[in-house]
This record gives sequence, structure tokens and C-alpha cells, in this order.
Amino acid sequence: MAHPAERPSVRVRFAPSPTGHLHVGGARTALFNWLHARHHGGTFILRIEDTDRSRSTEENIDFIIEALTWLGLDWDEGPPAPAYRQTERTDLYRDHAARLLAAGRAYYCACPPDMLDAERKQAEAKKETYRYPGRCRDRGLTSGAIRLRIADEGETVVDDLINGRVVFDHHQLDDWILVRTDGTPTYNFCVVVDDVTMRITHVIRGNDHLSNTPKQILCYAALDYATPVFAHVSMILGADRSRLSKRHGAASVQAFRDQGVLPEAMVNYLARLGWSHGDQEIFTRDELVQLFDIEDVASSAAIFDQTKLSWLSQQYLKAMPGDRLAERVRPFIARAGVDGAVSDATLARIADTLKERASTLVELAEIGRFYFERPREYDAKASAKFFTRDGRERLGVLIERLSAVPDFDVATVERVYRELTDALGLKLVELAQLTRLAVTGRTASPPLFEVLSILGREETLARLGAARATAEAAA
RNA sequence: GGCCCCAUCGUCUAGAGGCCCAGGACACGGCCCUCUCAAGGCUGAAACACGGGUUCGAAUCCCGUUGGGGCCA
Repeated sequence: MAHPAERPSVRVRFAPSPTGHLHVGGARTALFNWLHARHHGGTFILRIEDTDRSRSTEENIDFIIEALTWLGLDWDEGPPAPAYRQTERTDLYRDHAARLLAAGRAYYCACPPDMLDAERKQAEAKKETYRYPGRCRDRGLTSGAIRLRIADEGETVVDDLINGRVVFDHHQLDDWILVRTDGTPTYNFCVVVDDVTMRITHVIRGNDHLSNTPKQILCYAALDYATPVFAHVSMILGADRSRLSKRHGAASVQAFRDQGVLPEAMVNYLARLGWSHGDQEIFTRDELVQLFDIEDVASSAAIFDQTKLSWLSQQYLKAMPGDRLAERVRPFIARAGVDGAVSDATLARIADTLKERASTLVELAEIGRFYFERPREYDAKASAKFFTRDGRERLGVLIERLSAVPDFDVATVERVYRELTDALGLKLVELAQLTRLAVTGRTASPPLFEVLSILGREETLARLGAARATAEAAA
């Protein structure tokens, strides 16, 4: 039995390339890393793989940081601290290449590209995997590209926490390039050096890197470093089973943030995509941390289902207390071009009536418009039905009664309607729909008495009066 | 093209040889509740890709086929 102290603590990293917004697939990988770290009380590291200078921008780095922050995936090491970007680590790559060279585990290669090209084409024509034949292995060159020397025979095994044992025959591998002739290190080499120097214990990343893993394992060995444990997470696909991209609709974290999906819902959805715990669908963050095990992640690809995300988002909306929801929705009301100048307390009441009718904050702001704006027009079909001579009279009676009532709380307003319904020999629905149309312009809204009470007596009477005028004009 | 990964309802998944003529959730249909719309409750339809093995017994193990995805300066 090993003492806890003897077991190295878990160190994981999320290493995105800042070439755009944070993709939901990347977000899920980040989440799994974060959960793994938090579950084991380990360290979560953010590293920026910005070696692709042409596509990496400062703006994109900010986007990624913003998205991770929004999701609540905090990192223990990483930017803005220095040395967590590949462009700041070039010395490390050079030093490691030099070490490999000195130890004879790597060598310079001066084969001209067109020669290599021709050989590759030839192999392809023969339906074989192209392997660099190792021509420069023992030439003792002192310049050119740097290649890793690997054994011609044998196999390299990736023991993957998600995919199990994956065997690669060395006949499929070759002396790959660590550093290009122009001195720039290749992706696979940077990753190894970074993971090794950051003492990463578990590499949790996308499935698209599984094929690169044997090369990397050989590089760890050449450097005399222990290999980390690997876990390759499947990709997220669009409805047509191709890799999820913008053409499938929203594919980035910020797109969902802008739609007004709650980050809690996003995290929950992403966690459930490929991972599960019995029949449970809704998890608090603490539950996820407690229950998550990388080995329970499914190996098959998953299709991103916006509909289910919406459902989850609504579940979170519904469960959120009005006052907290009010804070969240304010910016979305402003963005909808609505003058939402009401007190926090009123907005909280408003939010409570809206929250089970919307699945995003954008929707919520939209369906709540009527609280802030008087109807500009009335639903045509409904006004034909309700703005009749009878309707006009009933509006008159309502105005009279509601003016006379001592309070304007929900119970009082409801009592007025119940009594009036009885007195006129009507069904509640008839007066309710008439009023709803008058007050909101539509036939669907949150519970009417709540709405009237929130609007207040003055505003209610004004809207009722306007509707009556419209009804008169139409008659 | 070579190599690698994957394959349970439309979708996310449970299922680690008998508990499964396959369970849950989203979406969809019906009913109930109800001042409308929702929400909620009940309920219905819906899947082990195909073909061979192994085994007394396979969704579960093996092989192949098909399909999808990925990697290949």
C-alpha cells in the first residue's frame, strides 16, 4: 500500500490553440480535465498552444479565457503568468532537442523535401504506409531537420483510460521530425516537452490525438521521462455526424452565452455528453466533482443536441430564485432594446413569472417585453373575438371595479375577477383572456393576476382604457 | 490509400454473459391539471447496424462486413 505522499498529485492541462472562439468540444475537454483535477485535489493548468503564429491572436486568447471563466473552470496555473504560452518556451524546445542530439537519440537529416515527397508518393501508389527510411541516421550531419531515432521493430502501446489498450506496430511509425530545417519545433515535440516540463500526470485530450500518441510516447522514452497516463475523449459531432462546426449552428461557448444559456446548464450538458451516473440528469457542480471519473467517459462520439441543452437550461432557469435571475437577465433586457427601468424587487417578481416559460435569457427577455411596453397592436384574431360590444362593456366594468379596490395585490385582483365572473354569469377564462389581450396584446402570458399586480393599478387601468378605446374604434 | 478509434430508441445514455421480449432523459403523440401559455403528473410509440463464431445462455466476449469519425512533415 503506497502512502499518499508517494503518489504524485494529479496535474492535468487544457491546451487550446487560440485560433478562434472556444469550441464546445474543447470546452468539454477542458471540463473533463478540470473535473479530474478537482476530484483528485490536483492541479489544473491552462497552456496556450500558440505556435501557429499565423492563426493565433491575442484576441482569441482572450476569447478562450473569457469562455473558461464564464463556465467557471478556474485554472491553478496558466496565463497571465508567464511561460504558459508556447511562444515563450522556445528555449525549452531547443534545449531538449540538443539533449536528444547529444545522446544520439535524435539526428540531423538533410534529405531534400522533393525527394521525400517522391518517396511518399511511391509508397502511396503501392498502398503502403510511408516511412522515412532512416537514410541520415548515421551520417553525422550537423544541420538540417532533427529526427527522432526509433526502433525499426516492435510495437508501442497506448494504455488509454477511455479506449483501453491500443497497439501501434513500429512498421507504421518512422523517425519523425522534431525540429524543422528552419529551426521551428513540430507540434508533437512541443507537446511532449511541455507536458514533461510541466510534470503533467494525466493527458486528457481529444480523440484526434490518439494517432499521435505512440510517437509522443517514443519521445518521452528517448528523453528518459516517464509517460503520463492518457485518456482520449471522443469528438462532438453535428446532426449529420460530421465534426461539429459553425455550419451546424452554434458551436462555440460564446454563442451559447450570447443566447442566454446559463453556464451551469452548459456545464451540466457538456458533462452528460459522454459521461453519466446512473439515471441522473441534473448535477450540481459539487456533485460533478464528487462523482466524476474519467474512466466512466464513453469512447463513442456524441452528437450535440441543442434541444436537450435548452431543456437543461430551462431547468436551471426554473430553479433559480427570482432575485438572482433578475441580475442575470438585466443585460439581456437592455440588449433586447427594452427600457427595463424597474427596481430589483420588481424585476425579481417579473423574472419569477417568466422563468418557467423560457429556456434562455434571451427568450426570457423577449417574452417579458410586455411588462415594459404597452401593446402597440393587438393580436388580430383575438381582438376580433374579444373586442366586441360585450367586450367593451366588460372592460368598462373591470376598470370601474379595479379602480375601487383598496389594494392591488394578487389575491385582491383575483377576487375582483372571480366575483365579477359570477355576477355576469361568465367563465373566468372569458374575462381573463379579454384582459390578457388588453394588457399584453396577446393571448398567452404568465398568470394574469400576477401580471396585473406587478404592472400596478395605474398601468393596468391605462392599458385597459386604451384597449377599450381601440374596441370602440373598431365597432 | 495506410493506420487508429467508434457502433443500444431520432438524440444523450444505462447495461461490464443469465437481473433485459433492454432502463432513464430530451424530442414526439395521448390524457389529467388549468384564467392563456408554460411548468408538472400519468401514459404511448421508439433501439441492441449486419453476418459468423465462443457459450447451456450474448446487447455484453472473438472474427469479419458495413457505416461513421480521426491521424498521416
